[in-house]
Amino acid sequence: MVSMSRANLGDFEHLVLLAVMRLGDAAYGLAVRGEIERRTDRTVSTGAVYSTLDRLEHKRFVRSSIEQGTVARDNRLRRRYEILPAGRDAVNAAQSDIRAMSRGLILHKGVR
Amino acid sequence: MVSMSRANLGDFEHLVLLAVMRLGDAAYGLAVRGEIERRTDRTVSTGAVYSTLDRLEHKRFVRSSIEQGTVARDNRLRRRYEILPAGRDAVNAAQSDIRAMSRGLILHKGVR
DNA sequence: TTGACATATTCTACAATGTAGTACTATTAT
DNA sequence: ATAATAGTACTACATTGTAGAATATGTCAA
Repeated sequence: MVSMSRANLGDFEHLVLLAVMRLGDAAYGLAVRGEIERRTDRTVSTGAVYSTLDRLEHKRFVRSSIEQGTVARDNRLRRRYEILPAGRDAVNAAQSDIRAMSRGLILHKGVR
Repeated sequence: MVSMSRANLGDFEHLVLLAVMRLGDAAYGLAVRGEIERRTDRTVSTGAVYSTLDRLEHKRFVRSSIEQGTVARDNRLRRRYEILPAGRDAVNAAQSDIRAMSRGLILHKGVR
């Protein structure tokens, strides 16, 4: 295995990448925000999402393009994001580090 | 369930807390560093560990005390860290957010 | 048609975290 | 003595996290 440079992922970046992956086609800014807010315990500002997406794009973890809104739903134009291989790798690396550190540990002590 | 303020954890803070938990008695700065380096793919500087531990202590996620080295092993004095309930909660919250976002997703696409 | 509302993005600014590196102290080995 | 090792503290800067305001466009009702 050829090891490479270890571009780490911040915790919020991690969640944003996961949201982009799960949303597929529908991965644009506000949808990412909604996905994170619905699934997690967090409150997310729009600014947080957009600047994070922007940074992830600079790192080539995602790419984006302007989508001319499908007339079917509405006609607004949005910027749609798509995960790139390096983004997937980063997610896997982040999760594998956490797993490696958690393996065998008892979390939840005393939490009912 | 009484929800509370959501103190988030940075990605490195997360790993440091896990290291403190697994090390138990032996959780002092350099040991934390070693534990993370051995188990993950990362390179960790001493500065990174100490300032993170310090910040975690300010947030009351861990507490520390100076241990007068057990003569048995050696006689150096070290600062030993111990996880606090809020620290445990933060780890659980971080992992549960990641799980919630990952649930049902296929990671590893095409990685052999 | 306008104006209220909703959806969407961009930009600015600042706070919180991540990280390297150096300095310092004590102990152990040569 | 002096070098090596183990340990901590501190300084400084880079990267990420986050809020909020500004802007634009589309829809709907009056």
